[in-house]
Amino acid sequence: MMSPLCQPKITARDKILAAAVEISHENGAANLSLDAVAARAGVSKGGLLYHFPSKAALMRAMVETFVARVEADLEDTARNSGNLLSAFVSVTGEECAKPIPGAAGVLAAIAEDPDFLKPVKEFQRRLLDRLQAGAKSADDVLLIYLALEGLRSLRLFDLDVLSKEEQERALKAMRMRAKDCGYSYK
Amino acid sequence: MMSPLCQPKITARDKILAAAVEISHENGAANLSLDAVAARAGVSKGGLLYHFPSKAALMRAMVETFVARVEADLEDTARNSGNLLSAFVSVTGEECAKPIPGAAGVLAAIAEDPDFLKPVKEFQRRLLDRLQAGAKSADDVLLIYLALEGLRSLRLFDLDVLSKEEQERALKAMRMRAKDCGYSYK
DNA sequence: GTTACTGTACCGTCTGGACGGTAATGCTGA
DNA sequence: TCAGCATTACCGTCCAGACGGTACAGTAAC
Repeated sequence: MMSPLCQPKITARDKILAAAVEISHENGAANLSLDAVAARAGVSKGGLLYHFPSKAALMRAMVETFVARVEADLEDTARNSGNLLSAFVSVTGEECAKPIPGAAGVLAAIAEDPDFLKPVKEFQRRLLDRLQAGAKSADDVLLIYLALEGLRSLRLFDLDVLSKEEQERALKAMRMRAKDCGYSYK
Repeated sequence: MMSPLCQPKITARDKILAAAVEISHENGAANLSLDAVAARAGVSKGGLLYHFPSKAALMRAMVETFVARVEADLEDTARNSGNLLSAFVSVTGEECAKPIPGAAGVLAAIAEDPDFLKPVKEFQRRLLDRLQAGAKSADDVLLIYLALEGLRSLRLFDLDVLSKEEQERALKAMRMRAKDCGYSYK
């Protein structure tokens, strides 16, 4: 119930969330059942329903966890680099280099009920407003934002259309434009 | 079995496909059941299974129909404009102005089994190769391709993050760059 | 005593799909 | 020409199993 050194502390809740994401990614969002999640997480079904009283609650938690993680990453990087747009490029680039943890869960949530995407939409809009507020060229912001969204969606669907080199080249081009766009954080 | 004037001829198969897309869009991909599709299409379940012998077959058909339609639109426009990249911008722009017909079905197919995306991936790769083959700036092609992918994914998820004006501005910027990129069709 | 589970048993509903019909049309040979 | 058979395009029912969710008794740590 408590790790000796109070640091990582992987709770059952975390394991359940992770298992749900894995199953969704491997077997497709439609085949995400509570039984399967519980088994994968090494938890009884009762235990799962203790943490998430319904499937909808599990979905909601997956989306929220995902958004929170992305937001935290972005904020961290932006604080360091002083340029929100550049930070967005970096964070998305890193995320898309390897399979996105949690993204498959978002897909499952959408499949269950499109409304679960609301937190994502709000986060995106908030972000875009902040990006536009401090940028020189509105066109460049939009283009970079959309291109990153495209990159993310390719990863989300495991659509490895771009080669590593192409992806790197695209990111490099975005990084350059982002710098020129001269946005300063906060 | 035969329409008096041999023209449009909306077959039961078409109605089923359309119904499946509608249900997926309205109720979420996970709630797409054969019963619901049959009812919506005004067809019995037996009739549905006559045309699509399994749910997987229905999903596959949805994806293939979608890809074929997009590809045909693109080819048509490209032949007229003489610029494949510009045509891609136009076609995607028009598609994203209103809800994409058929896109929700693709989402349902992914949910059922991620492998159904293969035809999409192949189409995308083919397209990207052709775009790059004739373009002046590889960077611009990649950026525009990704931005369009982003636009499409926003629509796919009904994530109307961008206002109409922003979307129009983004498309305008892409159209300009596409022209400058000077690609000639074929 | 509370928290955080385990384990089992159960329930009603939904789902994919198999199956046995059937009506209309097309085709063929006498 | 027309009987008769084949094919096409469906209909409607049935079923085994999976699913989400409930209920509840027990337990081990804090």
